[in-house]
Amino acid sequence: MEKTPDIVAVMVSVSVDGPYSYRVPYGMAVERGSIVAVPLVGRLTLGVVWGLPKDNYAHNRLKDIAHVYDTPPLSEELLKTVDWVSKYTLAAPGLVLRSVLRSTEALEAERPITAFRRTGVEPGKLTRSREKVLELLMDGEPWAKAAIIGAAGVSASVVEGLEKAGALERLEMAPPPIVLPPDPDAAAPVLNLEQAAALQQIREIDVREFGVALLDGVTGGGKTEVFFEAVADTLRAGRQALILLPEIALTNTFLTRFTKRFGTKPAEWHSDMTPAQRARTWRGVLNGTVRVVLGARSALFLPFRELGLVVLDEEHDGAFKQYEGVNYHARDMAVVRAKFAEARVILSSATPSVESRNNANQGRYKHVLLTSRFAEAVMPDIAPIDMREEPPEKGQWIAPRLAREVFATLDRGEQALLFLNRRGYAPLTLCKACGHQYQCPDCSAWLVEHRFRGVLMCHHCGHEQRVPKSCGACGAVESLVPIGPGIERVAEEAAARFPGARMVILSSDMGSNAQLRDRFAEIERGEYDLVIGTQLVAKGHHFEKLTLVGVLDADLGLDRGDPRAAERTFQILTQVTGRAGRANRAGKAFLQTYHPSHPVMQAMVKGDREAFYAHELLAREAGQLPPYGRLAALIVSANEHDPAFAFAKALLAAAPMAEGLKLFGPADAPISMVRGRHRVRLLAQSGKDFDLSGYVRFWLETGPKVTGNLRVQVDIDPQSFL
DNA sequence: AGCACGCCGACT
DNA sequence: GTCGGCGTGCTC
Repeated sequence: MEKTPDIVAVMVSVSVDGPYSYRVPYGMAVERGSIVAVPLVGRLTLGVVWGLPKDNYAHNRLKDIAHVYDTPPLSEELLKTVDWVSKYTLAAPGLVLRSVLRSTEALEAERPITAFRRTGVEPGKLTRSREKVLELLMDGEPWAKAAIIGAAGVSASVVEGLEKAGALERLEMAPPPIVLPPDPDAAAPVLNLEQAAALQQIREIDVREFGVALLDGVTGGGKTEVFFEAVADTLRAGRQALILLPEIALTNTFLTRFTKRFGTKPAEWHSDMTPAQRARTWRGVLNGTVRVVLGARSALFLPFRELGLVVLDEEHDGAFKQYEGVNYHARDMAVVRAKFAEARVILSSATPSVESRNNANQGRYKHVLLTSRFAEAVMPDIAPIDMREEPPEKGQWIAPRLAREVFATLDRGEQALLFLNRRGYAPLTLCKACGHQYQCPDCSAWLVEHRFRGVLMCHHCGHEQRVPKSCGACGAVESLVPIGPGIERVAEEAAARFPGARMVILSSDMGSNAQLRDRFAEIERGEYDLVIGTQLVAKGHHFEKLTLVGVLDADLGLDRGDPRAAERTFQILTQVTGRAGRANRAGKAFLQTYHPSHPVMQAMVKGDREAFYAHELLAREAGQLPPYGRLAALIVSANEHDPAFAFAKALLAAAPMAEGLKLFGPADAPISMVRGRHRVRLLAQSGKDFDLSGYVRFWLETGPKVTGNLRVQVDIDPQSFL
């Protein structure tokens, strides 16, 4: 597109199959990547100029582009990523584009801010407050109104009074950038030998080329310092960097570390930013004033124009997979985008995904190992507790040996953590008179009692009801009994067994993010002796005094017919036991398990992660599971079970034959009803070099058409079978 | 994603 | 008669 053509293809940000053609009005200049507003069924829709039209839509039905926004065009690399993601995930390209055009406010011109400057005129009356303001503005430079108020410690009316008196003049100023440019040389890092070697290996990938490094090293091994240097290299090369973290790990601690290293805060991108912050970051990324973004998975679609590095910290984390709208895995899509952008990727983890480990083993990714612990911290000593041989007493969940260890730890004035990955008081409530089990009305799941809040709640749709006084089925009074433990119940037991211990409970439903951050800070300061928590506590926190970790149900998560169950269990157990003994205090961890001989438990106890990966890769190979094969799930849902099941059967019958392709199902999903919709699954499995996305697209195009309230969702590379 | 169109039941 | 429920299909 050298010269603006008369007709262009525009990808509109709605769920359509491909770009639509629009006329370019006389005098308007657009190019591939230009962001435009176009009329679509009577209203304006955002879109992006995609190129020349491929089809030949009737000329007399074409409409004019209404408006071109005054921004640089989106980069070629981003447009290609949108096409690729759409093709791979089977989401409409317009829908993928929607995740790029996330901040519509960003396209409007930025509102100027009000500033004031001294005129030289003396005000009639000179109060103490007025003096302070005039002193501040001595040099005659304009100051932002908010800055004057902040720095002089006066109210807005003082400033306005001075304006009325003629001592200050009002002007409009461009708002300051959302963040200052980070300085790659702000604070030179002190890397230990091993970190320096790791950095050297990463630097073997040219800063202007595509390449992936798997930065694989124990918790506390100093991976962050290493990838910060790669960020610095990227900045020095004049390119932008993106650091992706699981939403939960976007902590103040991480921001502070960044600020220390680069002399200024990074731009952030996550769910609890205001629309205004979002707009400014988005615009800054596009016009190049923002050089580094620290964000959650959706930041992958920010409009970088000079992307040179993507870091995924905790790359194994399930939070990188998106399930709503476009079904993508940020790790895989990051590699795709980096490839188009000729950028580097660093995947960082203490427990890499089996896929990434395999890519490293095969030489596709550079395997960068950081094995020893930073600051001479020691790996925890991990022991199993066989629950068949040393069971807790009836109605208790903490085995006697673990309880003794907790006592000993508390006696030494150190902290202990009891970990159970299950929120609430009890996962099941039933009536001992009639056997009625409390179920969610809209999901086929038990209601979980949350005793602190006095409710039964569904963890799948958020349904809540008061804990009833009498059984809803038979009317018996005080007949309801909790079955099984959640962390609230463990806390109750701990309070009774360890009286005097200062105790805190941590799970995602225990308050706002800010409140949770406060709890973490209190734990770090040693204000608690005993921490009881869900996986929330396993992620990215340093507790100096913590020397004992007890995992109450190490088997939780192992027993699903799910290809990644072992991997996820290994990762969470490694993370949580890694909380013990991080500063130079030896740590101990205990795993309460009914399967001490399971390969995951064996690998944990022996501290032999290589054994785990070797075993898991063999198992995956035997089952033709990823990374040795590909999977795609089709989830058929409907308001009633039978139509969903019947449609899934019809779909299966219509599946084209293909070499090496296996189909499974239909089967009711493990949680067969969610939010009132019945779900039936089909699974397609293929060899690793088969175009499974293309196959599924063809299958759905040629298969029976969905009607009524039926829906078919496609999940390429499903992460779990729920 | 919206939004109009059209076909069914319910009611001033 | 017509109001409005929502399933269906289209948008350059």
